[in-house]
Amino acid sequence: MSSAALPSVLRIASWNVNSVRLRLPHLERLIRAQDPDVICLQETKVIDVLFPAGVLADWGYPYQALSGMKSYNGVAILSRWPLEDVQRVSWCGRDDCRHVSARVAFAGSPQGSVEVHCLYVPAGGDIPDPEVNPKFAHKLAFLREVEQWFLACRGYHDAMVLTGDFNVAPLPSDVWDHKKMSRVITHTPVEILHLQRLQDSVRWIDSARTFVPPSEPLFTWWSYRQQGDAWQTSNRGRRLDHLWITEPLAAAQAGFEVVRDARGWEPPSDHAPVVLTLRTP
DNA sequence: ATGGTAGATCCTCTA
Repeated sequence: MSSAALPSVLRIASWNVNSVRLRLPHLERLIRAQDPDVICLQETKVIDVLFPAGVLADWGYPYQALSGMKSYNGVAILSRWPLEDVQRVSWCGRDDCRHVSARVAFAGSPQGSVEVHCLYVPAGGDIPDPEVNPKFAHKLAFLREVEQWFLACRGYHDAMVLTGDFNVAPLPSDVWDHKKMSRVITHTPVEILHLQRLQDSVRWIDSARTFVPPSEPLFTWWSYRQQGDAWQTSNRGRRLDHLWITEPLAAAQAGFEVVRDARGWEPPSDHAPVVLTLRTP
């Protein structure tokens, strides 16, 4: 492929849909509103043979990298452009469908393509002590393994995107109440440290925070456990969904958005999509 | 201090 044929703009969306089959009309709405080139999904909750592949191909996404299982987890990358080197990765010795990656062409990358990683980090249960809560121990081990993999197998010169539901809100402004949330899983110091180590592995750039200052509250998730539109009025949110890039793509960052409206699309996912625009400098 | 809701599914688990 000559460089003239490569796409000069790449819009990448990520969304924890909490059941892709239930959220199909929402996906159509997101596509109409945002026109992404690549869509990363988490919590698809469906085996690959039952994934709504035909409908999404009809809507413009014939290239699909799927890693799904029954009832739980499940990730997918959908693309307008061909996907190469699709990898389904397992962590902590579990085939639990939390990571899929693929390469997509992009003129703004020094390598002519971007390696996109779609990740769903374990939530970690309720008790923030790995000694008594195996789910939290699993979450920390998972973050550690992903960190070690990027350290060993990739470098900061590789043009990459790491996006998905990381289930960690790292900054004080990523939660509605930093002090209260510091004892609540998603915002405990030990998780934040593990996420920071993963971020350091290949010097990931937190793209959202290059557009929204770290001092400003920014959320992508609001609990279901509130009545009606209380999620909106009380705004007790967290930033659990992230879109990270490596340095070779830094100059291509052209825009970022949390599609907050989508949290109100009935029946909603508890997560809102995030969208990054990369434009060839 | 507690429980609040949602989704898939085997009637409980995970979030």
